[in-house]
Amino acid sequence: MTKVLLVDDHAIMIDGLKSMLSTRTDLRVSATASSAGFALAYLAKDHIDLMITDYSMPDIDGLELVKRAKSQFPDLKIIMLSMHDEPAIINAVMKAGLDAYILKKYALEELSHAIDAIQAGRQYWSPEVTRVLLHEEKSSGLHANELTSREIEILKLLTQELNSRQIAEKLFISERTVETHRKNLLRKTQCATTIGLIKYAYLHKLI
Amino acid sequence: MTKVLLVDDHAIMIDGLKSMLSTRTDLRVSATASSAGFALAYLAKDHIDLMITDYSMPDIDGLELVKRAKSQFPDLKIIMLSMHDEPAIINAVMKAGLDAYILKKYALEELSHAIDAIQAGRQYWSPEVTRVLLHEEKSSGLHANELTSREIEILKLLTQELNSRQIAEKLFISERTVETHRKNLLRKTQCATTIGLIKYAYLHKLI
DNA sequence: ATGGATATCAGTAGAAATACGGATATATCA
DNA sequence: TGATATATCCGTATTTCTACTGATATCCAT
Repeated sequence: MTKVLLVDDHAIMIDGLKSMLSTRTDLRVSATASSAGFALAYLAKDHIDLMITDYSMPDIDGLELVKRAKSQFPDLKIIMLSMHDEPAIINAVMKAGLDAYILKKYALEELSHAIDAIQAGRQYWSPEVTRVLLHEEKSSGLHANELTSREIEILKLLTQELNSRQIAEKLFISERTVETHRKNLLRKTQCATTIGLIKYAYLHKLI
Repeated sequence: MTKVLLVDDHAIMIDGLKSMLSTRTDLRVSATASSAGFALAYLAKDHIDLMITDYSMPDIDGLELVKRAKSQFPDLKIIMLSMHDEPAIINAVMKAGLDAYILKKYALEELSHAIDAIQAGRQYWSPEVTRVLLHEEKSSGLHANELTSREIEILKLLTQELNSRQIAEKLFISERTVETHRKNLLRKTQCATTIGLIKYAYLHKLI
């Protein structure tokens, strides 16, 4: 029996997921959490096999949640539901060790397939997601250099009006390192100033 | 019997809403639509009393949908579910004649109350929404002063990644003047850095 | 006509960002 | 193994932005 933790700050989504999963006899929803923090707390006190989580969360975002959860519980399987079809986001969470990424608009059709795949020890990538990623690789002739997950992390903190010193403190790294990341962000996105980075973040739905 | 149209591009949300509304005997879900366009098309061919719609849509956003729907069908009641708690957005849809605005995270608790209110001929504003709006009105005492057209002009040039010197050259004014305008922009929008100004510009659709 | 907002300009100082130049360690991949 | 990418760090210099202090002139409304 697969023990499942549902994570979403919208109770109605939790409800929808619950009723959807109730048709399966091979798993049981052990708990639900309305934030990434609550999810991590629950994982620490009870064994969970599969976490199904939203990307957008009130406290920390899905990328950070996957990173923390996977580092603490390497055997935990994670399925992410998200409304973002941006390659930058999908790439970042993929690299963080996510097992399945499903666009919310296809959740109803694909979630069960994803669970089947994961229970069989495989990853699941929805057609739409792979299409997006393939398309990205094609069009990546222009901006061949994808942003790394660390760079995306820095960029997100920048959009929160933090300066380099504050970001350095937050991430426990040197201010110099933050400056290097910023320099590389400017180079990769071909932006002249931080302002351009913020626009890039909006364009790629990192905000 | 209230005839309801559900609009959301995420099938699982539609599912959740349906199962939630199934407990009520005073209404019936007549149809569902996965985009604003489909919703408007359906409204034209069948009488609907109440539309429950998401704000974020693939084609046009919730604001535009409310405007069009209300202008074509003035008697139609509309409840909006949204993840955005931005005063600018809430204010805009309110002015467009929306009957209820509910944050998705509280949809489960509040949707039924909203329906009750609307069937009783009233509007429904959730506590969270009114809190946001009140806060906005309070803080709008501070920046009761809208941005001047000159300031907006400067802000737009800022979003184009121009620095103060370049803006000064472009407008044939002193760099000092540009800096004064920037200072006033920061003060009026209560932003700490230029990054905040860019976000302000996005929020207020100056970009 | 006095106060307030607007738009213009200035000096000085310091904080922050950017531009250069590097470096090291690790991991992945051909 | 060698090349590449990533993530980390450092010094120096310059540019840009922000903070603080002013100023003048116009316009508008009470």
